[in-house]
Amino acid sequence: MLASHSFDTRSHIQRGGQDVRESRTLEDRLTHAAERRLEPKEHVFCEGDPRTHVYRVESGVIAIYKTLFDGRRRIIDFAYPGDFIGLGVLGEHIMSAQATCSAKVRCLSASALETLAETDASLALKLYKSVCQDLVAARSLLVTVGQRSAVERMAAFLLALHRRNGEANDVIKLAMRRSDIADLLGLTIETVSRTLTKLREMGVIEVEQGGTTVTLLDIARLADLANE
Amino acid sequence: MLASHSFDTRSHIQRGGQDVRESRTLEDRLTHAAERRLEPKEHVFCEGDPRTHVYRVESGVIAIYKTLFDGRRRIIDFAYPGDFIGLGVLGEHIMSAQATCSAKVRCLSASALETLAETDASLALKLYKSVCQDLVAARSLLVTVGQRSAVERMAAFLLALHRRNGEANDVIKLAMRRSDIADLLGLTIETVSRTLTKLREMGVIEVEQGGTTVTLLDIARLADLANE
DNA sequence: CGAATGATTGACCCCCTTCAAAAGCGGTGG
DNA sequence: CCACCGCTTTTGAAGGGGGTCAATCATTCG
Repeated sequence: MLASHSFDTRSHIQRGGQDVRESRTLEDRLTHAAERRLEPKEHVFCEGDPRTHVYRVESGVIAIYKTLFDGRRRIIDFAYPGDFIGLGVLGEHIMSAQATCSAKVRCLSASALETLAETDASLALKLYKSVCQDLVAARSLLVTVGQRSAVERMAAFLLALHRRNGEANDVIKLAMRRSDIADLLGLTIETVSRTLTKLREMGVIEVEQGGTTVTLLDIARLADLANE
Repeated sequence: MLASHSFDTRSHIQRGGQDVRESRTLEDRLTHAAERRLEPKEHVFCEGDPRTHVYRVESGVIAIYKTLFDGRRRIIDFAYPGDFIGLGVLGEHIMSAQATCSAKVRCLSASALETLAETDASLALKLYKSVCQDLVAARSLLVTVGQRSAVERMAAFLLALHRRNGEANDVIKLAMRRSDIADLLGLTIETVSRTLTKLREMGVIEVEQGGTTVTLLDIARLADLANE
């Protein structure tokens, strides 16, 4: 996964005593929380918006990004079902969140969650660990886009998606456009396209269905190309 | 700042009741913690090492980095005095930490800290917020190194250092080598050097003392060049 | 002083960007 | 049904920014 790690609410519930009551509260909030449907390119929130809510992705993919002054868009992360977005310490969002395809999120009051965390060490630790996962993802992406070639970046990206899929399925459904991948990897649309073509010609992947589905044919070779 | 945000231990102590006792415990641990001196290029810990300790930087600069298979080094962050390093959820360090210059750190048992956090919501929240700051820094660096030119990266880097200095002082002491800056920004030593020269020729900065001290002459212009 | 390490500068080249055009793909309406 | 349109992807050609290699200079230290 490239994005926020989900809270493991189930294992929490399995424990005893006070713990259960508090995690139920979180779980209740989630199941009763308002669900919001998003069209492709619709925003969950924008940078500068007051950080009133935290969201859990239910379906689809949400791109977390920042806009530069010259209009370029820098995608920081993709959030997948189960991931939380909008966590932070500031009163305003410093990133925008936008659906790359049809998606659903559940909305949770940020202040309520944080008030709860002030007395519930267990919840606070969950928040801590969730953000730690985000940090790992962000740093891992930093490694990927730092000083690496287009092939290395693309290979690393595909492998990250594969790992996210549980590594069971070698068929990857890209729920995003080339421009989203380009803005994540710090490349242009054209280079993304060319690199996919190159990987295809090398026999490492197969691209189908109008470029939205990628099949990994040689994962070992891909890992080698990713150089990590 | 580019690195881990320090815990605000003082404001913690000012509060009442149980809170104080627990924060004293943290503060006590810090003041009584073993101090370790580091030579330039000496490691605090390496990727793969068991994560036995968390460290607070007392003086100097610590580079947090990851090594790629081909030997290239990707610096993820610089940690400055007051910053904590080694926080995380895994049993092993996934990054290395290396002094860029003479430095001092205080060592704190990771397990003790985390045991404390399990019952102390206030401490857990501090951990959460500290990592949130790290996340902001990592994402901000991602924005910087994503698809931006050498001048933009260098300008953004200098401005980040300036912000860290409290913006009062326009003279920046680079406590690191060109190679460290290069590995942070995803550039080569030569490009870092050339870019500094270019900025100097543009009259935006002045470089002194064998390239270790940089004076910002035109911050507005620099911010313009950073494009953020 | 000489050796070692780091910084600067130059020349050349390659990979990626930029600009441009064509081709798929999907939807809508005559 | 197919023509038409918008959006996305693919592919091509040309140019530039930064990497690579290499030489020179600066600083520190034995």
